[in-house]
Amino acid sequence: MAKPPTVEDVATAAGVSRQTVSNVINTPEVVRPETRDRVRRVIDELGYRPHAAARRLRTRRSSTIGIHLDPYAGGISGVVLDRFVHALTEQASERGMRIQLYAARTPDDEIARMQELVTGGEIDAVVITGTFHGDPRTRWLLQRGIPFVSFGRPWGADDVADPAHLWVDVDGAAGTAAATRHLLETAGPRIAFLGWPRGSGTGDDRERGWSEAMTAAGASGVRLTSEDSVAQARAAAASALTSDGDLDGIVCVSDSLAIGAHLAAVAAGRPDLPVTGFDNTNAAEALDISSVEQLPEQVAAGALELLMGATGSVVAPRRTAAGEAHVLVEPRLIVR
Amino acid sequence: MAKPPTVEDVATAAGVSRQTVSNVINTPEVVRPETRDRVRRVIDELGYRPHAAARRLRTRRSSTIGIHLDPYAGGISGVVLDRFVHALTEQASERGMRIQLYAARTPDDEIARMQELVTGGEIDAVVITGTFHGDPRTRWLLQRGIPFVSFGRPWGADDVADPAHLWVDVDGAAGTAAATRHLLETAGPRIAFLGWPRGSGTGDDRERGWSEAMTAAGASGVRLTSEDSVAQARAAAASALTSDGDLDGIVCVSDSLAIGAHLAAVAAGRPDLPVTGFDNTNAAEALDISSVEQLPEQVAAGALELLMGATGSVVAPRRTAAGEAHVLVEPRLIVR
DNA sequence: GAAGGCAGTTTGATCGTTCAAACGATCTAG
DNA sequence: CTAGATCGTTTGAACGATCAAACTGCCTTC
Repeated sequence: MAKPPTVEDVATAAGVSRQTVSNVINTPEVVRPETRDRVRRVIDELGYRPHAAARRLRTRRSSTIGIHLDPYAGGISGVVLDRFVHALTEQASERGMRIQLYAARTPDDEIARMQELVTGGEIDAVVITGTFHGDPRTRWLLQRGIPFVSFGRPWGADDVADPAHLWVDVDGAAGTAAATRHLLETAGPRIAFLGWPRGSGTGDDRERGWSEAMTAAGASGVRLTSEDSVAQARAAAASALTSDGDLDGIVCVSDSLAIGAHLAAVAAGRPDLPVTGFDNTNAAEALDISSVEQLPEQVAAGALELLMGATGSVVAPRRTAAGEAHVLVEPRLIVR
Repeated sequence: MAKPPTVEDVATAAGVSRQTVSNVINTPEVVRPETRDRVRRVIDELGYRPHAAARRLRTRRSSTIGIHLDPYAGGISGVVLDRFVHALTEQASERGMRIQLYAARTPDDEIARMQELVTGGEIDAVVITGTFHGDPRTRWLLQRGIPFVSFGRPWGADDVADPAHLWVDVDGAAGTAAATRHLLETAGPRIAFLGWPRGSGTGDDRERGWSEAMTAAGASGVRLTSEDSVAQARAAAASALTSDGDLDGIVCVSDSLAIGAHLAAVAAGRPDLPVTGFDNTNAAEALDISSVEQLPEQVAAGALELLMGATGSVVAPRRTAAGEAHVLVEPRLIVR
């Protein structure tokens, strides 16, 4: 393996100076077209690629975004996060950015990691996921002035009009509202909601979509509760089905609960009772259960837009002005 | 934000030279304990962290491993890959390594990306996934002498005794063999296998586990085929169940197929027909289907061991000697 | 025709770290 | 008592890029 060529090698081969080569790469418009082409040709011939570390050292930019990978708190579920990370990688790459992962088990642990990465100059910005009310991470990041976006709204007093920081999220209420309207139209007016115990921002938001859609349609239905487990959801749905013979459908806060509800319906002799889930996991797909698809690709696009502007290739976070600091992605109901 | 301290700042504050500070960090054993402690104290006080880019520039090592994130070929399924990446991140971090993602849509595209990352000095090694026979990526990497491991065996003539490159994989045959033995013991001798069409290395390997376990037990059973889709698997299993009334169980090559088989069994009035899957996805968990768990954490550990040695903290790939160039992880049957 | 502006290019300095070699002090052997 | 080895430390150079300022022609302008 021959030693890779440097900017100097390119310069001498093209009969120009270092800086001109650098300009061809970074600010081509200032170089005379003739010179530019010649240098470009030499770059191709030699197979020159700028050395990332040298560039980072000089510019004090790493062109790298860090993202954490350990869903320690309820937060975003596996598949969605996975697709989000993937989309982020792809779109970041188109803007000349890299994605670096880091692992941590607790919020404090995560703060320590971010600290290392930022002061070590390894990352320019962070994407955090699974935020919760009073999250120490956001406080820490704000205090240090480190650019970041969260996947998940801040759940503060008014995160739209007076946002604490940049955030991207999926409009859970819109998702369950769409599911509710769909069931109202195709099945009947008695649509139940199977949700998590109250208090999780995400779950409450999704419940709101159901209740608003019901009210708008002049319908009303029962609210059932279960932890995020198939077995428990099945039990909850089963007892509702026996006590209340004429349910027309169940909107569920997650795919796990939807599967539980579906199994209960099958067992109760109503295999065609329409049920909807949330996240569109492959489990829902396998069982032919309708589900709300989060569109993580759009979430990723939103995150980058907030961090880097519509088309920028450097981190330059949008200022957190009212109504301007977030991207709320409208999910899509996959009907099965 | 005050400018972060450099090695120079630490040196003057501790009354020593740059190099001594560097030694305290990188080769503490050569520094006199007294001096070492003093320097360490100053490091803590100032909150000094080495600047990654400067270090990389000088040492010509990035301490970063690249991994691709786009399963364009059958390869590893979502969840497993996800857990693998996560485990890799965690374990790499313990060895002072970072994980950087890159996206690509085709093998050629992936080669171009790796090229950029390697010659730009961004990564020291690569982990590739979803390898197939005659994979252009492995050829390219070998030719360039770039350190890499594949998650997935090379599927060459003899990848154990005469390996083309380092690889880690899950012992698929061992997994299905365990599942088969379990069903033989608990259900009966007539155990069918529901697999993919022949020709995929992974699928054939898993089939071998079933057939060897059957032979060893003196039993025999039918082999069914389906693409990796729930609906198709359901149809295949359904026709087998009607034509052959006394099946005792079905070992499936994947969770998708297992779900299809399970649904067929339920429809055929045999809801308790034991079925096993592969990958232990949350779909299988939700439906209470036994499945073979891949243990991606151990795969990750194996990958790092091959690349960096048992405890090393720099990339120094093991030479590909007979029987020494791979780690084959024994999966575990999760009984439900 | 001298002064000034402008476009395109070059030069020297710099980012923060580690390498390689040199250094001084103390100890050991002959 | 001196040569050589050993230990812990310091010094200068280098890694490869970009920044900021200086420079060179050439064209305007008064």
